[in-house]
Parts: sequence; C-alpha cells; structure tokens
Amino acid sequence: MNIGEAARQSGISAKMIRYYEEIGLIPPADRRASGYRDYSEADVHELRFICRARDLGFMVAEISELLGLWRDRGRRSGEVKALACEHITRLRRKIDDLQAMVDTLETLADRCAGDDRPDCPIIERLGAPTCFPPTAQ
Amino acid sequence: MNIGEAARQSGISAKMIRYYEEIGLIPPADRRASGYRDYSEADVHELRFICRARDLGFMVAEISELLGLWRDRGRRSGEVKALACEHITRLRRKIDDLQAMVDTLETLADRCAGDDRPDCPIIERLGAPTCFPPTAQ
DNA sequence: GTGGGGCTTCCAACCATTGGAAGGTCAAGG
DNA sequence: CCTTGACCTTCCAATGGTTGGAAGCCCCAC
Repeated sequence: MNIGEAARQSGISAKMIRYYEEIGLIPPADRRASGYRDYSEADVHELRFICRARDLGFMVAEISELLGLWRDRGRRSGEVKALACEHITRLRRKIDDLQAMVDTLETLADRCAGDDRPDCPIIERLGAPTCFPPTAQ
Repeated sequence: MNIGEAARQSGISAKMIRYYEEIGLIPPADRRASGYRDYSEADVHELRFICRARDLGFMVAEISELLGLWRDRGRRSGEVKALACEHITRLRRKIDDLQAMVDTLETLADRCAGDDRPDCPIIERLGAPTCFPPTAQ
C-alpha cells in the first residue's frame, strides 16, 4: 500500500513516516517501480507500535530500543520494564515541575483582583528584586 | 556591566540574552566603544523578570505581553490575571496528559514481571493489533 | 488526454537553547 | 611593552519532533 494509506492505518503522518525512515527508526520501505514507497501489513503494525509508544511520551531513541525488544522474541521483560520505569520517573519529574508552576500561579492569581486597577501580585512577584539567594549561583 | 555579569545577576545565559535581544523581547542593549553590550541595573531587573516568568513556564510571546503590562503603570490587573489563568489551564492540560501516560505505564509495569522471561504486558500493549477504532480518523 | 490527487525530494520553519569557530577587547602581571 | 587568559563580538549549526511548501513525477478515472 502507499504511504498515505499506511499513514491513515497507523495514525502516523506520511511526513513522519518518511522522517522515521530517514533517521533509521524504521528500515527503508520497499519501492514500487514508480519510486513510490510500498508498505505491508507488518510495516503498518510496526508503525502502530511506534504510534502507541509515542502517545505514551517515549522519545524516539527509546522507541528504537522498544522496537528492538519487540522484535526480539528472546527479550528479557526486565529490560522493557526498566525502560518504562525510567520513563515513568521522568514523566513524574515533569509533572512535579508543572505542578509547582501551577501552585505558584494559583496562589498569585487568587490574590489578584483581576479588575481595572493596576495592582497585581502576579506582576509584583515577577518583578520582585531578588530571584536567587544573594550568594548562590 | 558586561553581558556575562548581567547573565550572572539575572540567571539568564549570555547566549539567551543576545537571543532575546535579537527576537525583540528586550530592546537592543547600549554598546561601549568596543562594541561590548552594556547593561544597567534596570536592564538586569528586566532580565530577572524574564527569568522568573520563564521559570513559571510562560512562552516568550506571553513573557513579551507580561513585560508590556509590567512597564505599563496603568495596566489592568485583569489582563495579567487572564494571561496567568490561560497559562494555568494549559499547564493543567499538560499535567493531565502526562498523568494519563503515567497511569497507563504504571498499570502495565505493575503487571510486568521484569525478569529474564520475554513475556511482557508493556510490549504486548504497544504491539496490540488495533490502536484506533477501525473506522475513526 | 486531461485533471486532480497522491507521491517524490528538498528546503525551511517552528521553539528555546546550546555549542563552536574565528576574531576583537580588556585587565593583570612579568 | 607584551603576553596571557578571560571575556566579548558575530555567525552558523544542531538539538527534537513536527509541519509546511515548492517543484516535479505518477496514477487513475473520466
């Protein structure tokens, strides 16, 4: 099938399929006489794997490792789990960072009248004289 | 003061200060006869404002708006609050996305033995035949 | 055989940031 | 005075993942 159909069936855009091929995440697709890329059901299966890994937030480098483990029937599930757990840790750290931002902003927003007057704890906080402890960094 | 000192005092790297100048987030710095950029305390104050806004996850375009409001003594705090609340909403959405990933991964990881055997619900889930409902998309 | 849609490659942009190269400046110390 | 090393300048490139567009070829249906 053509790349467009593979894109439709896998959930990955044709642009990205070409990109993944270019960077070596997937092997070069077969080509028809016309030069058109030709995809099999197995290829689409692999693309769907990539789609789901991406939806779970894995980076391309990790997806590459996951693909390797997927293909390897003798894989050790410990390796997969280790990858997943590292990723979970990273996601949690990110969530914590974002949550800290939300907490700060909410506190400030709660104290801001949000009317026509200029006084605003949000702006005041951003413009406060010190950002870092005087000696640190 | 030189750009390096301004960087140290503001928490923004010299590279980024030049970049922010280039894209117009901050006005072009004064120059010494040598061509070196010259920063005042007020400039550093502004850079610190940017640093804190950035630490709260605001995008450069929003920081630009915030800077405008900061400079405007007649600002309406409602505008600041609206910006902040939009940002909070965006952050929350992001957190929810990441949390959904964590939840999925945790469920799968909990069911994975993580040993030398190949069976692994994580890999199985990624390789499952359907990603999207057959007709959707 | 013509039109429209799909395919090809290549190049650029996004966002914020970092790195490096090549060359000029400054200040301290010999 | 000269060297040394730290600092500054500009410019160009890369990151990561994705999207957009242009120019040109292919395929199918009418």
